[in-house]
Amino acid sequence: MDSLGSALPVALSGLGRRRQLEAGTILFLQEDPASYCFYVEAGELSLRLLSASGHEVELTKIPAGDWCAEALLFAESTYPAQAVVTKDCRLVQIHRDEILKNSDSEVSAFFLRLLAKKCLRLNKRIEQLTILGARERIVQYILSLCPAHNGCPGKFSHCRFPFPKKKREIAQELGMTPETLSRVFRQLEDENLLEIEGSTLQVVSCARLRGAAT
Amino acid sequence: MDSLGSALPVALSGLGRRRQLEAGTILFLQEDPASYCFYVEAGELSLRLLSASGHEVELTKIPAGDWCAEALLFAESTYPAQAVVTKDCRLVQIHRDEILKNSDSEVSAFFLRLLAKKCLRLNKRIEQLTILGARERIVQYILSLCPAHNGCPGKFSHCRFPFPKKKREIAQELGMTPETLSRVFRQLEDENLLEIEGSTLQVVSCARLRGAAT
DNA sequence: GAGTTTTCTTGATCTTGGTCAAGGAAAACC
DNA sequence: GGTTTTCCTTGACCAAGATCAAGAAAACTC
Repeated sequence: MDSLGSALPVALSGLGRRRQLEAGTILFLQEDPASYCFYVEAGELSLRLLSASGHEVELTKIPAGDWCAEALLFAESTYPAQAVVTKDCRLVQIHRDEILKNSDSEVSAFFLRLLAKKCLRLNKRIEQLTILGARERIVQYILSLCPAHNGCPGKFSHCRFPFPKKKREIAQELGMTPETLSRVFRQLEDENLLEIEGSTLQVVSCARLRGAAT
Repeated sequence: MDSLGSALPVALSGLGRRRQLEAGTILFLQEDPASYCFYVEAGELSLRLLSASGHEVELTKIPAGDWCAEALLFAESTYPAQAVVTKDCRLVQIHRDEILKNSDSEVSAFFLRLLAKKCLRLNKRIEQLTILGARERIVQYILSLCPAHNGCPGKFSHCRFPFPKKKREIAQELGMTPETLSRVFRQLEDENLLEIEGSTLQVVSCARLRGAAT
């Protein structure tokens, strides 16, 4: 993935309070007043939406190097989702006012870039959810994983690499159930596009796989 | 709907070129280089995604008073979707560089707020697409339409108003087919929550309707 | 106002993906 | 090594919506 965060602006470097949180902790709840914004130095957060019917959907993961709730600095709102620590975290917790008070043109430019990228990412996600089916999402995901980055250009026609995480987690990230993921993998294997052996994946041909989006 | 745009910052007021476009015109295509950003003075745009399989999905409408492609000012990218004029438009077309050159702290603050709000809106949309079913989306939509704004507070228990657009368009806005919309309307009528007569809608009880989200 | 066109409704059917339940495989733990 | 737990796979079934096709109802035209 593209790294979202450019270097921290100097004006912000001293601010906030460091916190260490272990996996499973809930950082904030949906609808809590949004007083803080967070920078994830290490670990990982997950933003999750709770539906009325008790369901829980992952809006997005926040990996190390990324920000959380930064949009709320500039728009009055409560947290629109709940944040759960999915991997032990070291993060910097900064109060809204502290950032706004210390905001210079460098800080503005920094957040403008950050927010703009977030918008594009969100757009991408909407795109995935609306026009792509499960199969297409999975294919895109595999291609994005391929070591010869972004889809094996040139002479690489065989790519072999291990899954970066548990299949269950991949399924969640792609917004589907593990069962569906499993079935599509099987389907892609049957079509001779992939070979899966335990946690190792072999793409037979990236070009053919790319063409196999429904 | 909440108006997205606060007043234009003075530094921007003189910039750009006014254009008049009629409904049906394509403002830019998906993947075009994103050199311009637009302010919609009057009319309406629709941002649409084209899928590989030829489908076209509405990402969002851009009503009068809103901006289009403003996130791309601060992130290098091509247009991620195509923009189609859905109602005759008067818009201001401003070149990227022109804005960036004239950017002062007021302009930054303006766009920070704009982008932050856009992020929240996109989040909302993802929420709708993932955890809300067709029925729930429709109910939300009707409630948002109710004249005694945002859901008939206080003593209003009966609301009667005309549909603001064709049902076909409403369906598209809500990301479903007209058939599905029609069926859900029928269902809500059968449950005595709505009465629909031609293009006039009567909410029997906003409170009950609110509670009727699956 | 009769005819034409567009929009809306409705039914029948299909596709997609989720849910539930049961096995199997692999890893972790004594 | 054997047991337990976790993870993955598979099958049978279900539900939500989309699609297709055909009427019904409005809206425009002349």
